[in-house]
Amino acid sequence: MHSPIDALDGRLITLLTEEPRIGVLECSRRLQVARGTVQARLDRLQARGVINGFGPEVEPAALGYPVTAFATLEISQGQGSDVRAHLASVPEVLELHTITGQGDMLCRIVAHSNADLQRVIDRVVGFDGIVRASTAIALENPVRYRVLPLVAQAATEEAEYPERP
Amino acid sequence: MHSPIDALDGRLITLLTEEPRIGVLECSRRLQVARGTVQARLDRLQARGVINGFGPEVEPAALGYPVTAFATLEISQGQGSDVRAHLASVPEVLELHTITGQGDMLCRIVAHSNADLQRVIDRVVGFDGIVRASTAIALENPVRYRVLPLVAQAATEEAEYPERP
DNA sequence: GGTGAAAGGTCATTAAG
DNA sequence: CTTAATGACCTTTCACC
Repeated sequence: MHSPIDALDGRLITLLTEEPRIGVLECSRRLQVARGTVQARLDRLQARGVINGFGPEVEPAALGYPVTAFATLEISQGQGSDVRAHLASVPEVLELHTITGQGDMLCRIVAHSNADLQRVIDRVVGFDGIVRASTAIALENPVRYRVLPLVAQAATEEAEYPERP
Repeated sequence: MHSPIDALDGRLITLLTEEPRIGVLECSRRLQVARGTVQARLDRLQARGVINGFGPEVEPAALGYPVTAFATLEISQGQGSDVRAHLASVPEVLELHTITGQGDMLCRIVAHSNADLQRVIDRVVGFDGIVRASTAIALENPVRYRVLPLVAQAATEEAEYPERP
């Protein structure tokens, strides 16, 4: 079994990440391959789900939501799906995971300000089934969400799950 | 002061998120406005930083990293910047925040498998300055990262910080 | 490879705050 | 008066067959 992507895929993803506006033809020039190759690779990557799309990357801070926080929620037994639906209905909840450990769910929320965060938290936790919540405010973001290093690593791995002693 | 985006901006972002492949001309048709308007709005949104770009959305799971975890790290005083540099050098660290609370940093990491997660964690915490680490594995992801509801809310807010009692 | 179709830019006019 | 939207025109560039 080989890695899900090869070196060319990796270079292509890197190139598109750094300069999203360029087209297929420009890619083929930069990568020194035929345009058909680039198109085929792109189709394959999208078909395999490696690339989900090219949607606009929206910055919540620029939308007026500069405050980010992570809330760990403890859920009472059997109320999981109701809680999920509730959290999904809150626009300020950007992301929700169920996790192992004493907390049962972890969600990322944003707010207009620290004061406004109280309003959001009240809305988030104001629901039957949420037993306890602890919130941590994000101060700095030294590493913004990125996948390029991961792509580079995946592209140079020969086997899908390389041997590790 | 008005909201950073208006209703047309919101419709444009929503449209581009739902159908990223369509171009400016198609947008202008769907939104029933002139092409120049769409172009001007897009330029403005990018200039203001509301839209950061149109890079490919890469799915780590499809790259062979289906396991996601959140690690809370406790850092010894004064070692913050070294730890940041170290974490930034680990490809599996997708994101890093400094946070309030007993933990000092929160990072999102991915791995090939639960077993492989051990290797990643060892690499993450194997660094002077990291006192303690607690890791929560993400099981399900009921709400994938999304900003559309937030965009819709921002677009309908008249003032940047609407009055809240 | 050739061809129809967009993207991207500029302009004058018009409308609205 | 300032800002924005519109439709027209043009050139370059790309996507598709």
